[in-house]
Amino acid sequence: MAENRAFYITTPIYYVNDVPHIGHAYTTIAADAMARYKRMCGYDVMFATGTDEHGQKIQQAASSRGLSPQKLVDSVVVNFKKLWERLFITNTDFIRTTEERHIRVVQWIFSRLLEKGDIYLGSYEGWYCVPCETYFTESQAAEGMKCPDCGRPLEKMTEESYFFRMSGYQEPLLDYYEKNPDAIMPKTRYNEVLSFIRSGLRDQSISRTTVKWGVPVPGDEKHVIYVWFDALINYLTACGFPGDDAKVGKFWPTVNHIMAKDIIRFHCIVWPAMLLALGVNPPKRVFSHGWWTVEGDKMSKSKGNVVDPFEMADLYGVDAFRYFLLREIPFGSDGDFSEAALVQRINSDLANDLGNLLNRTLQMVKNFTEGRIPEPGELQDHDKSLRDLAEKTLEEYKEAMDVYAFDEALKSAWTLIRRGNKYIDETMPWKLGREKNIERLGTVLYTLQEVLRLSALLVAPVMPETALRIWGQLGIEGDPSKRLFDEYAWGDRAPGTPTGEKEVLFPRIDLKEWEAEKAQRDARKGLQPDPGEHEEEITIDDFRKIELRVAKITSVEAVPKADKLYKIHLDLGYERRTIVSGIREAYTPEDLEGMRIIVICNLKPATIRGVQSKGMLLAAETPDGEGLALLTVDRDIPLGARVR
RNA sequence: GGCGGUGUAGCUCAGUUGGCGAGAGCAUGCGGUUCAUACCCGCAGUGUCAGUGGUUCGAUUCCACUCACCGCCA
Repeated sequence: MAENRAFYITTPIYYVNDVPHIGHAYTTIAADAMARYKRMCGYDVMFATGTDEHGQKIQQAASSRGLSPQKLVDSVVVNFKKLWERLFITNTDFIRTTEERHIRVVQWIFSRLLEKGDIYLGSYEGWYCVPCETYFTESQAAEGMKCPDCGRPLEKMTEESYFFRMSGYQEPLLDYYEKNPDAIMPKTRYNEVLSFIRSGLRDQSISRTTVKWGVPVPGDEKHVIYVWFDALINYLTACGFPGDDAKVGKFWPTVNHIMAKDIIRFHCIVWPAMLLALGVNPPKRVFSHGWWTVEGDKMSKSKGNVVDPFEMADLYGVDAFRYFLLREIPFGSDGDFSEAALVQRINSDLANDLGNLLNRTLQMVKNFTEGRIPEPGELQDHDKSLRDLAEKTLEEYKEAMDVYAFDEALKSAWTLIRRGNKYIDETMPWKLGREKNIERLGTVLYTLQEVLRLSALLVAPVMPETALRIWGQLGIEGDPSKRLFDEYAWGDRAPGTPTGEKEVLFPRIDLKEWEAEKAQRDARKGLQPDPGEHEEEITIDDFRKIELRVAKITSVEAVPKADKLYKIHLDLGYERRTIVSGIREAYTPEDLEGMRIIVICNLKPATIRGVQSKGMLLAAETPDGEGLALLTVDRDIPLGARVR
């Protein structure tokens, strides 16, 4: 049986009610790296991405800006297209759900399933928030059946709706997944999906009468097809379904859907059930990757910590950004995006290891062999072991890439690159050059050149521009991204060819300068610079040792001969005591008297200016010491109440 | 509550079907080298392999329980 050398990969179509952020970039970069890898393995690759442009949120966003929905989506979609261009994304299609070709397919499928009885008209009953125009489930609702968004009471509503008979596909789906345990990756997501299916599937409401912006139900135009039903179908639309049987036959059986873990249910249950209903085979593979936090925090618009991929590309370069995302964490796990970690990777992996290997090799070719690829002599053990490692690396790399283990693939490439650096130290070509040991020198430099030639290929799916630059500097014609891994054979490089122009691949980033530059950038964004002074982590038990209580200031007097100090008398309810505190510049005695503050009661007493201070009050202070504010309690509570 | 997962060096993590003195990268310390982007190479480390009990000649790896954290349950 001839192997199907086709490969179809998709990203979700992104909802345009959002500017593109690192999450979109991650999914698309991963899909792109895979698409490029498969091309280099000889596959005919179809790679589709696009935008999801229907639905209520778009309708609302448009009306709030006084635009038609179409105008709005036309303007927003540009952001995505530009980003993909910027990030070297090689998608072969970009599909928009508002396109005629898509609407036609959605309606065709709807009619088809309606005829077949897999779609029926029923009524949807649920808890509805009228102002938000949204249904919520009982578990989503806030306490007292209130809207989780706006807090207003939900109403039980009944609405006519078309339903997809998903309940009928519970067994077929289970059967499919049991026979294809690799259809959902990683494994943990597979487990979740199966347990969900086993718990029972309900029919899905797939139309709305309250929404206008969407694909009309054919023959019943007061209904609009629910945005998810519409959106999922894009994968078939892009594949030429129905009608283009050749394309569907070639590509559909190979489809790989890539997405973040929050939408697996649609991709692993609703979508495959729709396909089964249509008589089309479910996706060959759904791979759900994790989420990125940013500097340890969940990314959110309100926190203002959303990472802008354009900015990262401008600051650090597209290839470095792509490399970081795919190298830093296993595809499928969550990870943390921090610029410091990115800089670390750039300096150690890209500049020191890869860039420097290329640089020192080319410099020696220039110094010792007149800038031409030398003739290799007989291989010695060192050379052979490096050649063997190169061949092994290619195999390991492919095994990892085949299962989306981008991080593993890159790790194995770097094992080779590091070994290359070590090889230089072992063979000491500069010494060979001085000794005029031309044959040995030729072998060594040729071997290094071969390692770099292969490294460029390995790196090409993830860092296409870098791969091209490496080849250019080595003096090799063409683009590694357009080559096949199978074509690579050790020793194929013709001796005598001149190397290209030498330039630093990845400049090292000076950490001091970078920190200063980052602080400035953060300041411009309205974020304050990190104040520093961070203490080492403590346990809750450490904290419990600190006895904090509420106290009332009964009277205040200045400490003689001390400009900053007050002697403060406190009432803790169960005890009265005196403390000395340096807050005189910020508060008058009148401000303080009667105030309820927070005091550390079990601090070892100290004598300050002859006054014994039993405890310490708590105040917030700016780094420069200019601003000061006392901690207090926001409502009445008995004196002596413990703070924890 | 039900199901699933994770807990290994300062940090991020690898550890096939149980077995030679438990690993990698980064960070740290010391030494070497100079072709190179103050780079590279070598050496040194530290780990109660979450805890308890069990199976076994022997468990980080299998089983049970406990603790902590995480995910899914329209």
